[in-house]
Amino acid sequence: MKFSIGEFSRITSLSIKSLRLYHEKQILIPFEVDEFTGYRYYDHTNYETARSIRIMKNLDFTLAEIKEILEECSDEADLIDYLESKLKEVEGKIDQYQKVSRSIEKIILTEKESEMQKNSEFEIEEKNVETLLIAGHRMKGKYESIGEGFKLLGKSVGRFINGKAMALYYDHEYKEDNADFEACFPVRKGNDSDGISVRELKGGKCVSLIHQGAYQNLGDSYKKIFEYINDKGYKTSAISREVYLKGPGMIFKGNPKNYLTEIQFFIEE
Amino acid sequence: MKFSIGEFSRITSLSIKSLRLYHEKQILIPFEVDEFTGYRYYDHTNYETARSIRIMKNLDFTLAEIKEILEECSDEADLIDYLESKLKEVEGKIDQYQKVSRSIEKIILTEKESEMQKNSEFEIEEKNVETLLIAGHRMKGKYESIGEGFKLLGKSVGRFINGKAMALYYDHEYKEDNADFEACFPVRKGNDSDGISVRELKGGKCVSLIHQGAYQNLGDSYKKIFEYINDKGYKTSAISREVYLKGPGMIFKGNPKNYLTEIQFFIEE
DNA sequence: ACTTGACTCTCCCCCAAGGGTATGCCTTAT
DNA sequence: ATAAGGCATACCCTTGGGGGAGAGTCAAGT
Repeated sequence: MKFSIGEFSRITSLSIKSLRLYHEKQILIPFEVDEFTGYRYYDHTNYETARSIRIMKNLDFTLAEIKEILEECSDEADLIDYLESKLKEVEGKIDQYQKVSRSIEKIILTEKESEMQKNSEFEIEEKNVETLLIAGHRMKGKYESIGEGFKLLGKSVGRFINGKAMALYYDHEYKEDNADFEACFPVRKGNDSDGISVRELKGGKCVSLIHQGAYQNLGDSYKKIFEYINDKGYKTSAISREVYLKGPGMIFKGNPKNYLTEIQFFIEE
Repeated sequence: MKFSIGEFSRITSLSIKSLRLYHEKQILIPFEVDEFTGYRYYDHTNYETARSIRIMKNLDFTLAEIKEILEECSDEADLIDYLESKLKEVEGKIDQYQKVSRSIEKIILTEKESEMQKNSEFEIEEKNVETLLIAGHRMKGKYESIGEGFKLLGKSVGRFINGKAMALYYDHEYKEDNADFEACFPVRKGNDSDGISVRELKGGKCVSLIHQGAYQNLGDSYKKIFEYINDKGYKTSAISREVYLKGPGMIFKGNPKNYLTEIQFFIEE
């Protein structure tokens, strides 16, 4: 009983192209090759081998591995080492893809949260902010260098981040070069470490305004909020906050016109 | 501030080869290319793009996808659809690899169980067999066609299999062509269905012999066990069993010399 | 015996994302 | 001036085949 390549292809569900490739790679050698025409003919022992190949391909073995296995192993007992190392390999891939999956989920979640905020109207409001557990890195220097603070925090407590990045401003007036501020992330847990303080940040009643647009125009929103506070005759705490609801994204910087930054001044009663 | 390709490669952690490829594919176009020497020079906007590319590569996007995204999206909000479909893709891969992983684990487990049996000496012994829940397919015809019975059972209750394949023989003498037998698998659970009976199979005391070798030599072992039974003057139940401890494997047929088949005759007291 | 249509052969190009190497030009430091 | 090292293009290689060209073969019908 011998089969032409087309018949054998139908029987084994391996494509003709694959069969020719396996022949070329000496993985599955037809029982007979016509000397003159080059036609390949397969028999039942080829069928057994083809079956093994198909199963091993489903187990994610490469052709090189399959070839080696077919040459070295006649029994499944001989195969165990190969199976075990392949298992580790496959588990490694699963791990890796799970990491990717989690990263993507995180980005989607972050973005969807920002979308929500977009629909609110940007008016000054008075609201209550809850007490938060934060990890902070206090810095002196230029405001713009706050990015390094966030990078440091990300490395140290990245896995526990539980909210939007914030800045705390300790100066009462605007300082160009020697500002005193702290980069913060809300966290689920964490410990103090090199330059990083983990602690509770008291909440309370505050005056809040969401600023839409580039950071360099924050001044306009500050002006508005100061006027409001003076109008109402409020006294505010020394420490103000900026919450970066939407800034440059993980992947794109995005359009600064869409950046959203919430300014919070806490009312002392 | 412009960088040569080597400097830019160090800054972005993208290989020079990759940078040239991205240029060729119009994904990352150097800010300036020397007209005469062909030297590529990169600037800070190239840096931003390179950063985005690096991140998206880590998220398992292909270069073609990255190109499209860079052309279509300026903001992460535009990106969500891409992220979601990529997430599905990645989850699909995880699923697939988990199936592979489970298959490999199963094969390893099966094989290791067989290994255990190998060390026992193959002598006739009397032992107790527990009552088993089995799924069986009763057949008439040639013994060799039992494979089809196992195939049928595998399709129907494969997920619940809980032990080695068995055959029950209902004939009291050897029949060549019109044997009456049943292919069985121990199962955890299952329901009767087309041609398949799920039921308890009573255990009890039996005379057991493990036969090592090809199936066509089973006769020798049967002879041995019959002599033993006669010697002892036992009466045995009409139904005998064969338990296929180790037969052709999942991947290889293996060497029939290593096949292990347990013959069981139940003693009526 | 001849034709026809279905098979099969080999050979070459293609995919993704670069790696490796060869050969030749460019820049820069000594 | 010269040598070292950086950069350029061009070609081949990887995995596991898919697609197709052009030519030869097989089996069945006429």
